[in-house]
Amino acid sequence: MLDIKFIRENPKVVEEGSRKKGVEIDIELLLSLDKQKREFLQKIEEFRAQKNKANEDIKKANKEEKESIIKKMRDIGKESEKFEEKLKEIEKELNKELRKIPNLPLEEVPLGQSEKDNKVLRREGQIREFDFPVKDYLELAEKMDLIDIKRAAKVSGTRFGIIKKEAAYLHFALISLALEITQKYGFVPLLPPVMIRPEMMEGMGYVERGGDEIYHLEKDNLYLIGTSEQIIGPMHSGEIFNEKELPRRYVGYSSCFRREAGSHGKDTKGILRVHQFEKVEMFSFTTPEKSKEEHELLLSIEEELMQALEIPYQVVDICTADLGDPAAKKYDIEAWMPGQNQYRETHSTSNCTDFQSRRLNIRYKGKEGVRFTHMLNGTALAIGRIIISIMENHQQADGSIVIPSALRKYLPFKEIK
RNA sequence: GGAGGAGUGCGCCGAAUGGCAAGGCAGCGGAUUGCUAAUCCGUAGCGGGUUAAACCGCUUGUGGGUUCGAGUCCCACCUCCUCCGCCA
Repeated sequence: MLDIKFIRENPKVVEEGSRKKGVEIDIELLLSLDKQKREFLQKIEEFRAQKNKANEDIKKANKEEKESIIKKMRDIGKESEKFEEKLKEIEKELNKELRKIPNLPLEEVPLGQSEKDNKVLRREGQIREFDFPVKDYLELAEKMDLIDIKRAAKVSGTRFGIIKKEAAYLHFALISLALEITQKYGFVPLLPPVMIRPEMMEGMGYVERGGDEIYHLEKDNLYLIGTSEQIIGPMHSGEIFNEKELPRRYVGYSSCFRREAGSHGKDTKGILRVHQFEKVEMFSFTTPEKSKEEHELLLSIEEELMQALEIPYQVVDICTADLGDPAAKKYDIEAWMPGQNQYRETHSTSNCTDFQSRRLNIRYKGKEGVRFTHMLNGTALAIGRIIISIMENHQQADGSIVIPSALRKYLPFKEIK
């Protein structure tokens, strides 16, 4: 959600920013609702002031005076009730319009129409030259019985996988590595719940667009989270930090659930795109002055992890059209997948500025008074996709896989064969 | 799942026969003294309004209702606690 005062003073900026994201908004309607709201509010506050005065008088008054005041107030009450009903309607509509407006992209975000306009910033890591025919992760997994997709389909349906044997060990080793690296920067580890109330999910701004992506447990009116940031953000809703406690950094590990409703026929094979995957996620609460710096830190930690795993990757600056509602700026990291001969997304980090904190009412107290925090998130490791990257990048001619040295201390083996 | 109790200004404690939400702690800002700190003063948030102020309004877990008037009475929901049941 944007600040109504900001919208009032900069309607053109808001309109332009929304257009860059490909979101059409009716700013005229919004501003007229806002004006109406304030007019009604002033009338109602006059009535309320009268009521408060009468209240004082009534205490001092004698019996006769009391009766006359009460009679008068009864009429005023009826009159103000009409205004209050109207105000409620206006506020409801205003809120609806306000929530349609996405977060505005930062100035430096590349302008674009679709994901094709995302900008590759740099490529890191040496892409190996293989002197043998490369296999994709599914071939490798099948030979060593590391991923069972058929039986996963039998018990749960399409887009699920059962991770087995060394791959399962690898899973836990990756979590350990992510915790080891993030703790250097003071990230507090968390195991969040995977179910969440609708109003908290809405606070993060994921429901307006893309609500179809979310699993809903109707009987209990709870959603399944698509990422642990959906818990970590609302965790502090309604709270006020002290500026000294910022940045507040968390790293959460959880299963993530996605319906993949819009991606029928896309990546249907294997475990690249599944309904349930496990992810280690970083999250920061910080001040407006420090959020850009924090965003670069999150990106640098993601790169540190990729370098530790010896996986070649590229950093992508996401264009305006591909940002999503809450983000003002976003970087993706795409890992090189030799089996597919292309880069595939493994990480994403967003600076959501005060868009979510305004909805969730998360603030901090500092020299400037009480202000909304900035909120940022970034993938540490999406385990499934990282396992794929490791398998494909570190495969050998005989079909075995060499474990990157950073992971070996967490594993009882140095290679998978 | 059943029975009972509770929720009061970012936090902690806590008062208020249906009639202006006391007070204390912590934190923060300031003053003063000077040495492992003490003392004193100020300080809730949000909205409207204003160049700025003044000023006005709202907020007792949430949403409704009764009433001229609700922290207080009624209804629903949320959360926490106690007991019973079930349970990894």
